[in-house]
Amino acid sequence: MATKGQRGERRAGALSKERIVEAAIEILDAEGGGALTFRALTARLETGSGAIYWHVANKDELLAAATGEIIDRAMAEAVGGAEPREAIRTIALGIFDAIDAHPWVGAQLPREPWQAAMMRIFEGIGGRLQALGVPERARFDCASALVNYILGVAGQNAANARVFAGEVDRTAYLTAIAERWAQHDPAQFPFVRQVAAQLGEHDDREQFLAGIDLILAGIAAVSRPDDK
Amino acid sequence: MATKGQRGERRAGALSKERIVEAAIEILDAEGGGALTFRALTARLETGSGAIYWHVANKDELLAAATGEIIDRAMAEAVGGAEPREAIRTIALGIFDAIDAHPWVGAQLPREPWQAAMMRIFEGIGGRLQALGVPERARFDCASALVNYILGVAGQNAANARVFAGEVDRTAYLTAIAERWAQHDPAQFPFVRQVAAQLGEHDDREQFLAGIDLILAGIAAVSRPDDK
DNA sequence: ACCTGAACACCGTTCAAGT
DNA sequence: ACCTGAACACCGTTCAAGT
Repeated sequence: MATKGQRGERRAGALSKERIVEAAIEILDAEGGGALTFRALTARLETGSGAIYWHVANKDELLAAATGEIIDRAMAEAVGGAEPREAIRTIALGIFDAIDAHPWVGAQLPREPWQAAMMRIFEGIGGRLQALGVPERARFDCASALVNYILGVAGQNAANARVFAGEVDRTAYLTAIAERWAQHDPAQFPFVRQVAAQLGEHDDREQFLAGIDLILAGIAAVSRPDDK
Repeated sequence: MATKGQRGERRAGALSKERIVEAAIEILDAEGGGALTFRALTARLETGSGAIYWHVANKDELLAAATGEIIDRAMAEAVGGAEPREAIRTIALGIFDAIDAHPWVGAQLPREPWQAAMMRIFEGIGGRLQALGVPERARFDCASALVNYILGVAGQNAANARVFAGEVDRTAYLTAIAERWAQHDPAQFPFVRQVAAQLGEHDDREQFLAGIDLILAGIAAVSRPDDK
């Protein structure tokens, strides 16, 4: 939440890691992943680069902190003591939406194997698998499958945002994708061409959730004790 | 000098996109993702930077071409007219092994949504789903789930290679991971701590395949007509 | 057509110096 | 302790000039 004590005074406030991370998130959100430089940061915070390095070790740590902040918020909203299967879907959707709102997170998340952000997701999902009744031996594999799937979608979404940075319109975006797909040789890419026709009625979020459900169905099939 | 007509002469041969890509792959393999610079390339190829720009538009295109080359090789080895389920596993494993051998590909692949490399994987998997008997409506979602999972693992493996660049030993590598996991607060991360104990008997490749099988099981459950 | 390599604009990071 | 900002080493890319 907000800083304790005096609030509101932003300009005169002392520099802190939180203020730096907050400024970094603002820059990343407004201008995209490539726009975060120490020069842009010093301009926005009205300091020198050395001041930032006093609070933050380097750019990687700054990026990790910014990513952690976004994921933390998303996970906090997805707490709900709901039924475990639904809880997993909620967590996954929360992360999807967070990355949709902050595409640069999608590029950063896969780069943080054991950073706090990744572990929070892993923990959140793994805990629900336990509640779901997945046998202990299979839990690691199942959590890993779900997390890796989420990370893959995250990376793709970030790449899409990078490529189609201009298009704000959703249909224009889908049209652009369909055009790219149509560019491929039909003889060599029959499936791609065939699927391109379905792009009109396609919804990224729904497809993401369909993938989660697919994996959950697989988990259910595998962890059913009467199975084989 | 007098090697004009000779085909196989490599050193004296003229510059070409293929030779540049080949040199880029050698640098990336030998020194990692961060080591590919135009200066390193010019040194290895004994030219000026302008010569490289004559054959290649920019660094992104070079990286995409290098990634495409590795994926093409992996896909070519995974052709086999086997049973579709087995073919999908073979393709997935082929990509896993390619990324294991060239970790920088794992970082690059998620950045190429509609580049040739990505589409080849998507096509290869989608085609087998058709052969598997997955109904047309579900095929897009199923292919997307498998591909996104593969991309997620790719990104994680690349990140691991970056973080543990020093450790060659497999047990040292696993020990290092277990240490990272143990650093987290046990009260806040019970699942992570619990799973850390399983890390000793853990095999990345097997876990990757377990995830593929999980998704395939989900696909089977969803596309069974008598279901529901 | 193809290649050379100096030059440009920009970057992350450091550090002596200030308060 | 915290901040300043010039300086350093390095980067991708361009381009006038060569062959």
